[in-house]
Amino acid sequence: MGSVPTLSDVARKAGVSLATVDRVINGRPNVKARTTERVRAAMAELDYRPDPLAAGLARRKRYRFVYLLPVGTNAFMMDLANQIGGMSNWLSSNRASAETVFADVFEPGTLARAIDEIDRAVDGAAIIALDHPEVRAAVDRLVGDGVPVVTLISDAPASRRSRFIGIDNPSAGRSAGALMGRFSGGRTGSVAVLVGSLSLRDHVDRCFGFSQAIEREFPRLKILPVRETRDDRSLAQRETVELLQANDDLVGLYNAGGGNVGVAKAICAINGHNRPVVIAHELTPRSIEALKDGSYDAVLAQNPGHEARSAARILLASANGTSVIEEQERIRIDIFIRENLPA
Amino acid sequence: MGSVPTLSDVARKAGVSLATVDRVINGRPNVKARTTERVRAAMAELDYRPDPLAAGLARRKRYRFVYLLPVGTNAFMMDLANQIGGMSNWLSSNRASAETVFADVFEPGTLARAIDEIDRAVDGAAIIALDHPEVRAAVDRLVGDGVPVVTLISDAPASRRSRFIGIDNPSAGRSAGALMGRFSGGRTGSVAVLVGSLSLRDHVDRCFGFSQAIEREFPRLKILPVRETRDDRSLAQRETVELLQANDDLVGLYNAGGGNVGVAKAICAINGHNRPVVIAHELTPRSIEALKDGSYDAVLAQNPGHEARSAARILLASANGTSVIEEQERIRIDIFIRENLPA
DNA sequence: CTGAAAGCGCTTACAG
DNA sequence: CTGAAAGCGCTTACAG
Repeated sequence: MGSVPTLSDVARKAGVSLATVDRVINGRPNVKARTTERVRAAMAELDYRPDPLAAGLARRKRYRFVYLLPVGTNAFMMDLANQIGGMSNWLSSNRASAETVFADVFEPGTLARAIDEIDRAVDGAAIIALDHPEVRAAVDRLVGDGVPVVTLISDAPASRRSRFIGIDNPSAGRSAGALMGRFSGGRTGSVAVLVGSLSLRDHVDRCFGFSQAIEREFPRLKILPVRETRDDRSLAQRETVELLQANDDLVGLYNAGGGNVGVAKAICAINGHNRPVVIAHELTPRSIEALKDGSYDAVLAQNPGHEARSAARILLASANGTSVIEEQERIRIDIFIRENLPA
Repeated sequence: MGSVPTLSDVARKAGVSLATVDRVINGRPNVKARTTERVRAAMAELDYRPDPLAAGLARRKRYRFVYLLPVGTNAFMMDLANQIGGMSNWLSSNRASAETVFADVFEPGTLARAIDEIDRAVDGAAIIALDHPEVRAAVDRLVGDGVPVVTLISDAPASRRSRFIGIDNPSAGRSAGALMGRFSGGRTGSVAVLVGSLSLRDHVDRCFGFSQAIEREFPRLKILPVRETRDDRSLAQRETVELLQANDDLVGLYNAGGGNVGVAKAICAINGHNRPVVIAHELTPRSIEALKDGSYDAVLAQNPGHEARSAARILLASANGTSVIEEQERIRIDIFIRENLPA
């Protein structure tokens, strides 16, 4: 009738008990094939859909998830950690909770060890990974031990993680290249590229996309050899200053890594008229300020709140057998200029 | 110990029955002040948090929401309607459902009547509104009848709606202006602006922001008188063609309204080298194609899936007394160029 | 003003 | 291989 069919309706229609229907729905063993079929038929006929909220209540299980983040004071990662904290009410009203652990992500061995140390009793893990055999192996061990894993922001593509939650970095690099070309208004000269490390997949992918876009569409721009900053603000500042001094034809600077505090400081120090076009990554207090005061021209970003929540929704869905709205879990490459900064 | 306190724990600690605790939690009448206090104290001491899922189950109530959208074949609105459909599983697993009704939004009287016709038994309404006294009055009547209302995409600011879910249109216009200025690479000339209608707040707000940005930062660009397309593709095409013919110094075109099918067609028809910089709104099949083939340079967008879900979450929260993650409900102004188009 | 009891739609031992 | 019964954490009449 009007009202939604329940387990009891199915049981009655199939002429079996609640427990049996429960067994077939949840794929538990010990049901005769013919019985299974009768139940399936009844479910289909009634268009029965289990109520995940009631199931959660009855299961009296609470789900525990863990997020593995890099140590350090990186503004973006701190933002991410805050966003995870901000979900705690939502999680607990879904009988779940999240714990955050920190590890040195730059060193594969250390990261692998941190992954190995994750409590095998958790119901899911979101890991900021590294594309490295040791890390992949550690992820695979964790998955092998029955813990669903998603990678966050930085992927370990060949591993057994169920998903990667993050942006398409080559596309982000191409976007940076296209903006660089168009913002530099026809000028000819060189363009500098900074990364945290050339052994970080995401940074390298961004470089790759950037070069591709520049070479194909803006041959008037010449890309200088890439420099590494280790995402360190002082190092980033020093590199930027050197770059500015060594290249009087510098038209643009693309910071594909972290260290915006240092980069912005170096840019701010020079005369407004000679400033290169600067494009960087992630919305942080310093990069926002740089967009506002004109030292940065554009910032490419991924939304850490979205990523944190997406990981939680996906892990929760895999824990309690609910489903996910695919469209909602696609992480976009956000482009920010001064004018569309969030209020 | 470890486990989360429940209603029974509170009842036991306060020395009252479950029903009484329920009364104070949900603010129902008929509880002696002293009893209320005892219960409050017990809740505080145990750090009790009600379980909304269990409450939902016990309440045996299903929530009904209605979305009021404009009639017509507008690609963006169709996308929005699809996104609403795509939430049905999520809604039903939250004991809720959404129904979509269509009305002529361009005509205030008709829209007001459609609002008046909304079933007063629904638990919430999301309305694509219009900033007009008649519409405001109709929204206020609906709210007065006890139906929570959010406005979607287009606001009725002075009304009693609880929120507006959409973008900051003046900022979107400013963003368009900034991109227009930077993408036009120093050229001097005129810039055309198209809107659906000058009596639509969002379109006008975009124009306003656009003019502001151009006049302040790119005085080399002269803005032509705004033209109306009624968001109609043939009209939009005709206006674009005329604009191109009448202004041989045309540097850019900003379409702040709909009708991208017509605009893109007109742009495609002209020689690549003489093309103006074109910036438009919303990701639709045609605008995506135009970005890919180079006839459009940038598209500003709001994410209809995000907006549909945000409305649902907010209405659901107000219906069942749960809370919302504010950060998640902020609708961003997306900037798309060819390179960061979603896959 | 307060409480005992039934029930929401499931799952979980346990008995057979 | 199957079912009866208790229980998850709440709310809702109903009785007092």
